[in-house]
Amino acid sequence: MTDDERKFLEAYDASKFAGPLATVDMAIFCIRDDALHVLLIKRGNHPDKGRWALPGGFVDTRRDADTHATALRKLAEKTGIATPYLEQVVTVGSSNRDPRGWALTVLYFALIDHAALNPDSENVEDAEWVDVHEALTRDLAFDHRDLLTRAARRLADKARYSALPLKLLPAEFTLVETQRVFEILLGAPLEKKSFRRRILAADIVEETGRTRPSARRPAQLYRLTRDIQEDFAFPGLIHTKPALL
Amino acid sequence: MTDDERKFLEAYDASKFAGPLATVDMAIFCIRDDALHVLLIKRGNHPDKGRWALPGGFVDTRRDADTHATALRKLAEKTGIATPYLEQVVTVGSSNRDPRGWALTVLYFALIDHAALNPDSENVEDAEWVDVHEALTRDLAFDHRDLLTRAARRLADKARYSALPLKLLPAEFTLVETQRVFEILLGAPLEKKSFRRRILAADIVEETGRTRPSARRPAQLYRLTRDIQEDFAFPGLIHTKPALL
DNA sequence: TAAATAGTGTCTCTCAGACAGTATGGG
DNA sequence: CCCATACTGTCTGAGAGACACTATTTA
Repeated sequence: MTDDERKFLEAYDASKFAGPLATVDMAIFCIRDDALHVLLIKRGNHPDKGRWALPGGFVDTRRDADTHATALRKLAEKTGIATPYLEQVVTVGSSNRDPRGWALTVLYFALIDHAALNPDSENVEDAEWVDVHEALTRDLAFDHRDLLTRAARRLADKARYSALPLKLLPAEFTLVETQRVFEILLGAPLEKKSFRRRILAADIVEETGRTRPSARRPAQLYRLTRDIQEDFAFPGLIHTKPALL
Repeated sequence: MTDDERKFLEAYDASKFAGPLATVDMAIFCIRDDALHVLLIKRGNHPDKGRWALPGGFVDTRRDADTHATALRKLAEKTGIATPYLEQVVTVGSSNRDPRGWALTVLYFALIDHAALNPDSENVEDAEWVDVHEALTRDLAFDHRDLLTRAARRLADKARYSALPLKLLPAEFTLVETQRVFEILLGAPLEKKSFRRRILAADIVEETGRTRPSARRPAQLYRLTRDIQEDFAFPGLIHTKPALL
């Protein structure tokens, strides 16, 4: 850094510029009662007080090293879960989406295993797990209906060409359960043989050799062969029409 | 809106909260000399004065209705092009990417037809079209090397499963040119017959019945059957392994 | 009619879809 | 031994890859 640049930075006062409000919002998804659910929070403050909203809040430039940290902080506050799958969906910033002023929000979605939740957190009055289809019929705060639509569509798209939905399952899962998660996200039944052929060929799951107690023939339990992180490159688990070569 | 809420908003002063700096950066791509190029700007101001950077700037909450408008404004300033293909890539915000403070940038990429550029704009000293591979070897300002990597990867990914690269071509184009664009983006040769079968089956291009003058057999010219916008759902133009069903 | 590029015919092999069939547990 | 659910065998049809072949232009 040159002296010239050092002088410039000393004289620079970022607070002189009226930038937008910066927030992070989250669509936290889990599978529950054979359907995709999302966590909604009842707003306790103005604006839109009393309406249901996606969890979120302002970026805290003192506490959060980056937006990912903001998202993890919010997620831990609401669910107690520290290491979910977290993926940035989109950023929406405009002058009219928040009455407080020009507001910019970075939207994330998180995938969690419903069983990993603390059961105590179920009976909180201002938080509710809601079926995504029902949530989209509610009069959500701000533009959260749009945000939820985008997050849900992203997840459904990824079910088409990646193995990401595995992150909605517990550490050990059966292939029948896995297929069901994909069917829920895709909204269509899948062919059992094809599904199994592909997920096994993809080499992303392995048998544990264990089963869960069952009244019928118990299904083999599987686990991931490696962890799934954002930008992982698993082959998809459903057949998509080949691309335009 | 309730009286209660109105009172809250009147008392609200957004400038009291020290939010992050909010900027928009752009990777503007075109095909040139048989390679993917990106527009770089030499920074005239601190910080990182004199280093090459992606075009971009602060969100102007008075002029820009939303971040898309900021991106279009920047694009028009640098290229004079008003209606490119524009797509949001990612948002990066952290405390250490800009010495002026906690800075959040929304990254877009734009695809333009090189021939649509005003030739005058070629000889500007502080702007340069650079081969993307070369650009990534330069010591770019801030974290723009990371940003450019992400934008270029997104474009390459989309070449795999969408018809988006057609937006790098002029209004009329040949199938051989189209195939070449895909090959540049994918970094691998494609099978001519398969490519043609797929692009024609996709029903996204149609013959114009015209040709360009040529020293050899002239190629048929095609045009898009409909415009490509963000979130369009064209089938891809290359063969991808089917997803995990 | 030669050269060069545009564009096609057609074989093969892979694999998704379909679905009937077998396996394995508890009652 | 019956039932329900887990899991497999196998046929078929679609279509991607490969590549040799034909077509069309100028010189």
